[in-house]
Formats: sequence, C-alpha cells, structure tokens
Amino acid sequence: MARKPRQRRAKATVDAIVEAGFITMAERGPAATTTRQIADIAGVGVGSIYEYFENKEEIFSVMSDRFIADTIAMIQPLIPELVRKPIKDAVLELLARFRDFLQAGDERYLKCARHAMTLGFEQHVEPLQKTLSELVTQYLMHHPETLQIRNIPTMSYIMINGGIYSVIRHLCDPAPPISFDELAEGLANMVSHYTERELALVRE
Amino acid sequence: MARKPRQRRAKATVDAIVEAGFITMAERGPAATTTRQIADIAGVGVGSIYEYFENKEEIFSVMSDRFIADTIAMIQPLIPELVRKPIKDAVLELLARFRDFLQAGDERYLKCARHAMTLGFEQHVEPLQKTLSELVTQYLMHHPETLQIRNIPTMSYIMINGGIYSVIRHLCDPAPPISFDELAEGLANMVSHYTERELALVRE
DNA sequence: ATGATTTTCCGACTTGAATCCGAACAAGCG
DNA sequence: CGCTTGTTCGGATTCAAGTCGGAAAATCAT
Repeated sequence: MARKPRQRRAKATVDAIVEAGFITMAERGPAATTTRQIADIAGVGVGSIYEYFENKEEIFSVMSDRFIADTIAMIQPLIPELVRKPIKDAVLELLARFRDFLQAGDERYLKCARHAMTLGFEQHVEPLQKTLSELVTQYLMHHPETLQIRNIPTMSYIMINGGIYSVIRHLCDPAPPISFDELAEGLANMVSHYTERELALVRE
Repeated sequence: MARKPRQRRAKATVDAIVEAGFITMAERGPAATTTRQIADIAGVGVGSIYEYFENKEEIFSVMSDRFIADTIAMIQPLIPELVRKPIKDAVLELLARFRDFLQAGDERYLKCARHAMTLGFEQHVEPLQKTLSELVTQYLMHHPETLQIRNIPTMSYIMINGGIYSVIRHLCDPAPPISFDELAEGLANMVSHYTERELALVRE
C-alpha cells in the first residue's frame, strides 16, 4: 500500500475500493475488472486508488489477504472442538464449515474463489497452511498414539496442500465429476485410512 | 488461432512464436513478456503474431496445451510398465519420470511451470487428468483385488488432483519445507496406505 | 474561531503495450 | 511470366494503467 489512510474517511475509501474489487470480480470476472470499473463502483476517482494501492495487482493482493484472513478467522475457533473428534469427523466438519463459509453473503467468496488461481493467489495461502499445520499439531497432541506416525511433516504437507487444491479445483470446475460431499467424504477417508494403516504398520 | 498456416514457412513462424513464448517466459517471467519481446526473439514482426493468434493469451494457451501434450506423450508409453509394478513403486516411478521430464532441455518446462498457475493453466489440465484416470483404470484391471475398493472415482479424483497440485505447488515454492523425493515418497505412501487399509476393511 | 498544515480526493493527461491494417513481398500455378 | 493467394511487416490506432498538481476537507495550533 502506497500510503496509509489516517482519517476515517480515507479508511472508508480503501474499504470501498476493496469491496468494489470483490463486487466486480464476482460479477464480471478478472478480465473485465479495470481500475475505472472499480473506481466507479467504489464511487471514487481513479486517482484515489493509487493513493492507497501501488497498482491494480495490489488490490487483488489485499483481497486475497482478506479472504485468507477471514478463512483463518473462521477456522481458528473451531480448533478446540475439532481436535476432540475422531479424525474423519474432524475433516468432515472442517470441510462442511468451509463450504458454508464460501456460500455465505450471496456466495461472494465462492464466486471470487473461482478466479483465484488466475491471479497470484497461491502466494497468499501460506498463513492458511500455517493455521492448518497448527491444527494438525494440536490434533496430534490430543491423540498421542498418532505421534507414532512416520514422516508427519511430509504427510501434513501433502494432505494440507492436496486438500486445499482439491477443494479449490472442485469449486472452479463448472461440471465436477463428483459432488462436494463426495469430495469431503473422500478426503476424510484419505486422512483416516492413512493414519490407521500407518499405525497398524508401526504396531507390527 | 485466427488463421491456419498453410505453407511450411508459415508453420515455422507459428513454431518460432510459441518457442519464443517459452524462452521469454522462462527468462523474464510472464510480467515482462510483451508481444514485442516475443516477436523480437522469434525474429518476426509483431503483426505476424496476430495472423495466427487471436491475442497474447492464446500464445500462453497454446504453450500450455503443448506442455500438457508433451507430458502425456511422456506418460503414455510408461503405462504398460507401471501397471505391472506394486502401487507404491508405480507412483514413485511416475513422479521420478515427471521430475526428469521437467528438468530436461535446460529446465525450460520447470521454469515455465513456476508461472503456470498465474496464467489460466488449470483449464488445460483436463487431458492430463484423463490420461492419469486411464492409468488408474488400467492399474485396477491388472490388480483385480483392488476393484473391491469403494468410491474409486472419488478417490481417483482426489489423488490425481491432489497429486498434480502438490507437485506443482512444490515446484513453485522457492523454499519448500520438504524435498521433492520426500514429497514423492509421501504421495506414494498415501496411495498405497489408502488402498491397503481399504482392502483390509472390505475383507473384514 | 481562524489561519496554517496535513490528509484526501479527483479527473484530465501521459505512457506504453496490445491489437489492427494495408502496403510490400514471396509462393504456387497456368 | 502475369495472376492469385498466402505471408510478413511495422507504423497507426486503441485502450487501460498509472501520474500529477491543484482543490476541498479534516485536523491542528494558537
């Protein structure tokens, strides 16, 4: 951000711009999203955009950050509850909540997520990955027997990344070959089967 | 593509443009890739680009198609060999080959893959997914006991998508927390553990 | 309160890349 | 060789991103 908004009026302007970003992105897609479009919808002059954003990219960047931050804010409070559940139920619950989260507010986030990959969205995922890593760590602590699993960092990496992208991919697919519920069920089975098999192996 | 090249000279021009696309993309990244850059490197006039491509996007589009096609061409002949191996070895072999493939030819594809997500790359992945589905199908045929696994389409979807994106994500990550070999080992374990656990369950 | 100072806002203007176009050039063909 | 058709070129045109300088609003100092 080029300059920080100091007055309340300015903060409102910045908000309006980001908000307008979400609106145009959801309505027109990223191609038709010009600075003028955004300025018009935000009800500000083009110049104002450049008071607070280095360039158009940065608007998308801030939008991505906000989306990820909101997602994390949604997940964080669930952690204490999730770590007490059986692993399969925990995954299912997490995914169900995420689905609801995307559909809230006239599906704004869902519509934007469809174009997420087109923009440099992946660079903002890291905090989410960290949060999910945290969730995994806490889960392991609450289920000491699972600590015997080998290569926990690697498997955590794979499941988190594979999970995130399977879901995003599914959301982006206009005609997915499986339903979201099937996807969720599959991911949950994936994780639980893996841990069960691994624990069976180390017990031998 | 706006017009089809009829003479050999024209085909060479089209090739030169796509080739130049790969070169600039690998060297400068997508931001610095302008039509003039491409035209200069290809040794043609800017105008020539628009004889065969609707717009700059389409160059990237054709590049993606070619990359996917080459990947498939690399995988197809491996299938008969892969379906005979134990599942873990098959996954490891496939990933090792893919790694070598990316590193071939001065790492051209690897360098481009880094920027792949930025462009509308995902829309071109489908044929690759189809090929991998084919591989899965053939594998199942060669190992009839695995046909007892439930939800094969779902799990196939998850493993293929999760696998593709875990790998791409890993390639794009400048400082990945795990090595490629660890990733490969993890994915292989993921698949094999799942099938083993699932077979154990249905036997009960 | 009121003038000084800082912050914010704006939209015509500049810039530079994408795209178009028509003249010039090469190839195939009788 | 003339003629047609395919091909190439690079300057002209278009269009959106990003700039700038001054006006208006908010805040501050006295």
